[in-house]
Amino acid sequence: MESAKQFRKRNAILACLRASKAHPSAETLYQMLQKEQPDISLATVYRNLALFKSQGIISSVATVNGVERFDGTTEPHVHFVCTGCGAVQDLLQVEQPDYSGFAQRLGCRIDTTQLTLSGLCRDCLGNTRKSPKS
Amino acid sequence: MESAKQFRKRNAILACLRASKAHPSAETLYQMLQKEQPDISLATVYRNLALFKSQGIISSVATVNGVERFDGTTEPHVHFVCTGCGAVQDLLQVEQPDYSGFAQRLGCRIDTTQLTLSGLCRDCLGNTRKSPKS
DNA sequence: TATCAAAATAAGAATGATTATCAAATAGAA
DNA sequence: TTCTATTTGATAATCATTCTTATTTTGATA
Repeated sequence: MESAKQFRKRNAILACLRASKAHPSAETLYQMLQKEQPDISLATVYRNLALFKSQGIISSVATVNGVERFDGTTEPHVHFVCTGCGAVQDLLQVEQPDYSGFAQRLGCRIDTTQLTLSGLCRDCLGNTRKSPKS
Repeated sequence: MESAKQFRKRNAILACLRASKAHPSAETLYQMLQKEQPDISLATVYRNLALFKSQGIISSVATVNGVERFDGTTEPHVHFVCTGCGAVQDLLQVEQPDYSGFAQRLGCRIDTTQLTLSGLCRDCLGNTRKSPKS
């Protein structure tokens, strides 16, 4: 009626995911949202992430230590998963090949292509070294 | 003492995984093993799969509907995941690019490269059609 | 073969991520 | 406002995976 119309939780969740480059899990997203949506429920986060995914407006890009990680876009690009700290980052420098043309040859319909590299990120590599950078 | 020496469960698990091309889950592997190892425990399957993975002699190639799927080798190759039936198949026809050389440029250590296509397999495509093949 | 320590296992409890349930709150149209 | 459909919060339920512990098996050695 008078005050600024409150955004739906749904909008806040999508905005928060899109604002992040960390490919958060549902739980992490829930924690990030607490600041602006203190009364949000974890179930709502899960529920809406599932909805967005079914609508094709977000994607899940990896499962790290049994936890699903999300990306606010569906633009195809390569990801790097650090097996040390669990971080997931975009590798925009690496071109993702397009295999959609193979569908007919393979007898199937290809909807998505996901290329994921994994290993140790720069930080985790550094922490492994005997002598840290002097 | 006298009878043929019984194989360890561990060996049976690895052999069963290697004999399969279906990229089974731990649970599916457990069910497949029941014939020859009726008294095997599901925990043993999980335990040994984790061991094999840490030894680098098997790999987990996908998570389908929240369930981890395994491959008896670590030879890099492309996989196709059907979002209809959950089947995971090798795509040996599709060459998997090698990005290990990017490590230095990216400042990280790349251990594995995983390329996964997903969509609908031939069977699930067929079942979608209004009129099945006459 | 008997004995012993280390490794492997079965059974089931515990954990933790995700999903389902349902009553209450909210949005949007009339 | 009033009505109805949608969305949500709280929490219970589910399900994959891991942990625990007592027991069994292995392999070495005497």
